[in-house]
Amino acid sequence: MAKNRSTGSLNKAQEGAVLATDGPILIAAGAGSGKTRVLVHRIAHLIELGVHPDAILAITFTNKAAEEMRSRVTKLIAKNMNRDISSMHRDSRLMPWVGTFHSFAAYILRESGVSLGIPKSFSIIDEEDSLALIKESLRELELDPKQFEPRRIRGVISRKKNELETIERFRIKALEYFPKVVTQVWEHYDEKLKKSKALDFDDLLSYSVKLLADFPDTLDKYQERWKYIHIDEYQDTNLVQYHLTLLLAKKYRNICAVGDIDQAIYSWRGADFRNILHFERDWPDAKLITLEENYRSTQLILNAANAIIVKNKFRVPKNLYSRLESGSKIALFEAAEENEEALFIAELIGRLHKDGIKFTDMAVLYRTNFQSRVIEEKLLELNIPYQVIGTKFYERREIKDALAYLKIALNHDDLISKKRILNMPPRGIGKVLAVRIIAGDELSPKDQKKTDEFNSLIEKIKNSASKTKASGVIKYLIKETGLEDYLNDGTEDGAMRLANIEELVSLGSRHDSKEPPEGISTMLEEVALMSAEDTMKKEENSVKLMTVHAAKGLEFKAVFVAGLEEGLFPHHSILGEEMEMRDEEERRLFYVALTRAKEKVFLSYAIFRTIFGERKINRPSTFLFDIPEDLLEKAPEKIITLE
DNA sequence: TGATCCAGTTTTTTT
DNA sequence: AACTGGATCA
Repeated sequence: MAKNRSTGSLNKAQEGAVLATDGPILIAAGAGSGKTRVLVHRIAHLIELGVHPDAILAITFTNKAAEEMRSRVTKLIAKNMNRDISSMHRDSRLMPWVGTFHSFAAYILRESGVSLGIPKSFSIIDEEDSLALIKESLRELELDPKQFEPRRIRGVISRKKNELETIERFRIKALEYFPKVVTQVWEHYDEKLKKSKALDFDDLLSYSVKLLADFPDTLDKYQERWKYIHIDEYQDTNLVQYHLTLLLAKKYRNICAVGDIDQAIYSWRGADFRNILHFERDWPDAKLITLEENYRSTQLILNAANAIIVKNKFRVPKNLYSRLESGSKIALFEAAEENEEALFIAELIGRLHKDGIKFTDMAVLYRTNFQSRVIEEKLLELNIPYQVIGTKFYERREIKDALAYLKIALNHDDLISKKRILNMPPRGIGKVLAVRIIAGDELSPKDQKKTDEFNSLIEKIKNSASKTKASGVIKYLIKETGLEDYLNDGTEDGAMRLANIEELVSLGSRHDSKEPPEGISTMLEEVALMSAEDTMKKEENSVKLMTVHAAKGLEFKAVFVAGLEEGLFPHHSILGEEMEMRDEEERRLFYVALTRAKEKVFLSYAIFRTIFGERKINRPSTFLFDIPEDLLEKAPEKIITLE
């Protein structure tokens, strides 16, 4: 550990990955094998070799990972070159472009999307808005939402967009009734997006591929700009992302992909880990490097993790090992029901804290978000500080409302946002009137007056946005729209929502240095593409609660994995397609959970659990039987007696 | 128009 | 058990 974490030294494999700067390279990086470190060193090394930072691109899975990479690269370069960090930050051209696929796509579409008829000021809609548009489309097509579930339709369209399918091609193949309905809805939906000058998450990716594929000059421009390309979490790329990568890299062929098939957990989102397997086919001269030494966990934890993952058929054999001493066994706790499980976890966290482990060094992981509730309750009871990585900041209603005002200010045609705030706060524009306004119908004088007032309000905000710094615009908007008065209703809930909007102001202030409309537009973009964790304000000294998916890439001294019951984890979804694949993905997910832990793992399950108000009896997860018994320490004594 | 009530649904994971 | 959307009423 000391060797790897300390200043300079890399192990042989890592060093090889850092030094192989030219040509295609695939790094198979096991969990905790220091891949971020390798990427950071590689980028720093490139810069030292004289590559201009601006010619380096790095795609990460989350904005948080991007942020970390940027700051670590900056520090390393500053150290190596004896430079002042602050002067580097000031000039963004001295930094590589680091971000997620989605933010990258948004970036190039804003810059060059006009060729595709995408205006610079396009809005980005989230999943919720997208679903609302689908519902609206169904309604307008007079299709029964009971018969054609909006979520399912949206799912198909999203999947298709990520497969680079077009409506035209899909229509030809759609012979049965359901696909025909999907085609209709899809067409309607895209039409609505176009009217609003809005793109959904999937459009960002598919349009950027279209842009690069159809416009050679544009492609060339970007190929010339980014000559060194890095893609992290390559196992979780889907077809569009794969094509985007290929297009960008094919000219200079300096592509570095990093990934681990054993940690592929996003197939339900269209990710295909075979992209990794195809790497050698796509780049026959690719250099292959495997990082197998783990610097994170004890060997005992790795033994358990390895025992889990060897059961998968779809993988390239790899054996993670650690030089960290064996450490304590994995604790397994059987609870009668979920309250007892939660109490066990909370109590144990308290005990570990007394033993000197910081709250920040502990995390509770689970398969589904709803499981956090009980655990939160018990942590609250025992006065243990915690933070749930769950609902995203921008998904909160009040935040979306405030953002909608900003979005309209920058994109007048954004009907989706307009609909949202026409009557928010309430100003006498009900459903009927709202529909008429959106449709552009003739209005009664009274209604016209209301509409004019709304429009002039938007005009005022637009005005403010064009000359006030970002935080100032938000402050102005809260007051001027009446949102503040509306939320300030004396209730606790209202106070909380108001506090959230205040938070938005401080988020905006991070962009205050930019020229007026730009601060707001960058903020909107950032906010739209932020993950749950990105938006959490860092609270030191608190236990983190999150899904295993959200925990990807993170590490903690002590990790609790709750709800290890057959059906919950592994999750049994009704979607029976490709059972075996789903099964293996659940297994990988558990593997990811285990490998988050540095020192100690606590596994637990509840015999009875209430889901949807229904009490169900469960068997322990099959995963538990796959861990060799000598690594387990069963049922610690009950810590507290239940009431 | 907007508040209130009831029935039906929800939970897999997320950029 | 909690949240949504639709129906009903003031």
